[in-house]
Amino acid sequence: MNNFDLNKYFFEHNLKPTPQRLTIAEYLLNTTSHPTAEEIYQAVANKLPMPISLATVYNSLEVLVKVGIIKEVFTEPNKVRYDKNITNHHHFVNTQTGEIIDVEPYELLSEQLVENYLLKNPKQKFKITNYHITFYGELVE
Amino acid sequence: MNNFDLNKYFFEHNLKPTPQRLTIAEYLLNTTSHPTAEEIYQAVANKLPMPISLATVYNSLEVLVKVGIIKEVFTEPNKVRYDKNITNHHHFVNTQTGEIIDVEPYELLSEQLVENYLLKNPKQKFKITNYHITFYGELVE
DNA sequence: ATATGATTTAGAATTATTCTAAATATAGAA
DNA sequence: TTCTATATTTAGAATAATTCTAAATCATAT
Repeated sequence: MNNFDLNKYFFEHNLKPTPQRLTIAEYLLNTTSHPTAEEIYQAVANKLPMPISLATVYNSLEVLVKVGIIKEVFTEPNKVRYDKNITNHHHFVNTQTGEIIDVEPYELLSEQLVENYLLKNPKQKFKITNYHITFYGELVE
Repeated sequence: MNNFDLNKYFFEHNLKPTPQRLTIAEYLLNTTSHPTAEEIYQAVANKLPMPISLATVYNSLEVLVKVGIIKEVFTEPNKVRYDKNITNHHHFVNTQTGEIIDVEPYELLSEQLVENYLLKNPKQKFKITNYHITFYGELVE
């Protein structure tokens, strides 16, 4: 999503395109990392002409999540990370560095996966609307 | 795991079987829920003859995780839950109630799953040592 | 009995986040 | 434009979960 799309997206979702929100969204859309609110705060503070408060970062992230432009990721205790990748996907956590990498979904397997888990646990009668896989491991060359 | 096994497990892992640790471990082993440290604190405070401090609950949970008798679960922001089920398994989160239910692994699919994700994302050359699926949805009758 | 080291404790400190109420900015009407 | 109503931002206080600290207690081996 480029800047034009961003403005359009804000408009379509009734979000006022304030410089704070735009800068935060832009920053997230241009990184492959999964930064915390604090990291985002540090990054956008340098880009904006005016000072920004941490509360605004939290407020902005909240509305951006609400309109579906970003997602929250929970892979470690007591820390929320934000992800520009709103497509259905999974995460790989490098246990040596803590780095989080997006993992593309494998659609063929997905239906099978949910089907089988439904069959395997029949007592509980789930209706599964979504699922997320966290892989743990190391990168090798 | 019963009380006898618990004492044996503590002994084998060089853990002093203090009443606090034993009561916490016993409480966890006898619940199917996934309580937080605070919930565990409330529960064991009633069972112990002496007062217990929240710090002890955290300390005990830390060593119990370390020796592998329990696991931490991260399914919601800024809250760690504890799980007696140390077998490889997954979780279903009831999005209406927040309840977390253990989901048995489906071994046949597991290897296939990891295999396929390795193949699907070849650039990154993962060595996956572990993975965890969080399912979201509702219970139906 | 006594020393040593491990464990527990209360409370302070820390970290991430949310809340509050005042100040400011924005968009639409006049 | 200017005015007005509403939304947004802000600093700092409040809260929640967790970790830290240093003293007190406990268990075990001498």
